[in-house]
Amino acid sequence: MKNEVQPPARYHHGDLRSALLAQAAELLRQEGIEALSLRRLAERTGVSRTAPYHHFKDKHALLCALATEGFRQLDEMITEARLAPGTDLAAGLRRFVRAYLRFALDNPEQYELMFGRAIWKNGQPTDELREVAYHAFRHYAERISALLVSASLPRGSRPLRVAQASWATLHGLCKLMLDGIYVDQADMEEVSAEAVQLMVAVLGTSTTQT
Amino acid sequence: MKNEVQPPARYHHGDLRSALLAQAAELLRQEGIEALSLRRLAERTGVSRTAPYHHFKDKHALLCALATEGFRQLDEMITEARLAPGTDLAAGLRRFVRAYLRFALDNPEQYELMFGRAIWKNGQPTDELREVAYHAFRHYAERISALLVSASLPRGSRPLRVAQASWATLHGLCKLMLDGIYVDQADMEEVSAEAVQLMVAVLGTSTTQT
DNA sequence: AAGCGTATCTTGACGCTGTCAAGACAGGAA
DNA sequence: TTCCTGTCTTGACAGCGTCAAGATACGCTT
Repeated sequence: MKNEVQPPARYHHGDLRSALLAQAAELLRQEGIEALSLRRLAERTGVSRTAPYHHFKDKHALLCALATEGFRQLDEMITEARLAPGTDLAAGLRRFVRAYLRFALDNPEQYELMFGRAIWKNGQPTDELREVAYHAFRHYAERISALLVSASLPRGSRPLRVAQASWATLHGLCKLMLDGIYVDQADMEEVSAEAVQLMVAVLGTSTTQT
Repeated sequence: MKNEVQPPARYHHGDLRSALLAQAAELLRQEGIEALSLRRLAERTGVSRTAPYHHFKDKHALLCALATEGFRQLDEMITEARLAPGTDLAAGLRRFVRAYLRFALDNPEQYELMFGRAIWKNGQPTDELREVAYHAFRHYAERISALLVSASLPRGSRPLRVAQASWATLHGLCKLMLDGIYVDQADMEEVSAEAVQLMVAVLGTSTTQT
């Protein structure tokens, strides 16, 4: 009989992989990505230093698995931030922007992990991560594009590119905050509000339809 | 008599601080920020492991000094990217954007260092760095603001905030490229072109003056 | 020119990291 | 039962940043 509730001190942990991921998420949230070492992680989970290597090829692989969870959450957030039908377009954009910033600022270290070079630059990301991340990107772009084509863009503008640009703006704002470059959060919110306002203004350039 | 030309193997290096910074810049460019360790740096400079500690309090302090150089270059670039008088506003924006992207993409690792959390988040940045960096930020914002007020923004828009938003967009694009998330450079240039185009469109919303 | 203070540089050591190799243990299949 | 295989452990190695103590030589004072 398996005792899933409390793993006291048995040789085979039972579900070490999940336990590691959970513990890693907590360590990440509490002390940041720099403090997330395999040895500390193993110690906290009550297991030897090299035990994680039987469930993850690398430290990099573990981080990828952790980030994968994050992208699933992000994708879910994008789904939830849909418009109530008949809502104003400007309000919809504002709502979307707020949700994105919230996602990043509520879990700064997770965002840093998901979009940091630790995962993407050094050593190729896992296939699983690549897939879920790109899915979230496409999902975001589609949502924004949908908002845009319901209004009318200036001639020659491609909704996809505009959506990508908006994503870059949001990502840039988040990074500036999270990396500690731009420290005043109130300022940042004004900046993002201004960006949304510009966007709305440009959408009114041509004929606007309800 | 001092022999500044070749430092063969004397006990006192002469100008170790500069030599370290130069070597560090090269190591950074060649192998990236992850490969930039004090020990390798010291070895390359032909000096013992702890010698750098007599010129920099920390590894962090050395990185700050290196980044300071980078921000001076950035500031210089902003100065050079000024408009020829009488130039079109849209052309001016495009020119500015191109220069910024070029700056980042030509020296990716330097940009990563300058705007990375390694410097800003972990341990406070040097006073010198803080000053030169904020100067560059203000310089950038002023240049863009100047472009904007020469045209006319929609009612209620504040040029400074718009300038900051444009910076966030550029920074976001650079980060997405440099961190390896968005890999297609041609795509990114289209996105940035689209962003500029939107900006120009919104500037035409109210009355445009030459 | 001599002496000395001090800035500079060196070796040794400590604890931390990621990772490999080899062995110990347990659970499932034959 | 026997044995294979997946899981976990201890031992070890190289590399990292950094501190402490000692060696060296430059440059100012006399």
